[in-house]
Amino acid sequence: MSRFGRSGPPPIRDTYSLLVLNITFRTTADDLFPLFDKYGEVVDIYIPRDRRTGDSRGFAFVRYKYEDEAQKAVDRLDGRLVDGREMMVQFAKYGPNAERMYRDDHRGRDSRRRSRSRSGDRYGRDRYRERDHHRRSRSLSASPDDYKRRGRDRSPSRSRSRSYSPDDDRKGGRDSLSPARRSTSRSPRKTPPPRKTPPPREGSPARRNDDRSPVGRNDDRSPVRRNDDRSPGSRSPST
DNA sequence: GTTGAGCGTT
Repeated sequence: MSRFGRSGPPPIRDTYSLLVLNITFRTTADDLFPLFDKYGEVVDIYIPRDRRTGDSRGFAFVRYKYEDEAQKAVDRLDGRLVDGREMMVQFAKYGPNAERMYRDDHRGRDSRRRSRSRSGDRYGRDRYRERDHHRRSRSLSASPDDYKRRGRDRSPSRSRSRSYSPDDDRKGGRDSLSPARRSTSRSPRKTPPPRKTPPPREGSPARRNDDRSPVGRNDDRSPVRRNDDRSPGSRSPST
């Protein structure tokens, strides 16, 4: 997988993790390796992937051996066009281990200032301030589906337990007929669906007991509506 | 087939 070559993450002695964001979903560690390796010694590169789909999340972690090299890579690779997309390189913050905290300037390699009139602010990450968008659409869209599917295959015993719940029961029953019915009334207009052939419950070959829902009957009942009609005209003053 | 802010182990 994203492993660099060994069957596991290398020991974190003094390696610094860089977070690469804004990379294409098809970019792999192998693609970033030659890019980052050119600026310093890359210890390992890891790209978190989705366990359901297996696709990369769009960001990768590049582990450098020295901070100065990592910093250099950040300045050089940050904003670099990769696969047609600009990848943002920055030091990892929430790493599994705060290895970054161990950064010591006395190493000697830090001779060069990290500031170096870098044009970091030039791009500015604020341009993405509109992050209000969905965080992980794929994650959310796949979650419910997975759970639902498994729930069915789960075990009949569990289903029964849920059936007892009035809420679940009603939902499940309606869910089955929901899509079908909605299709008919999918008309752009607000016209109510014309009742074709009233379903004779007695002649129904299949058991449609579920159809008999108190809600449906309630729908027919519109006490409010009647009240309204009789308000304006029917109102006949006795005196 | 899609997506686009963020933070990591198969």
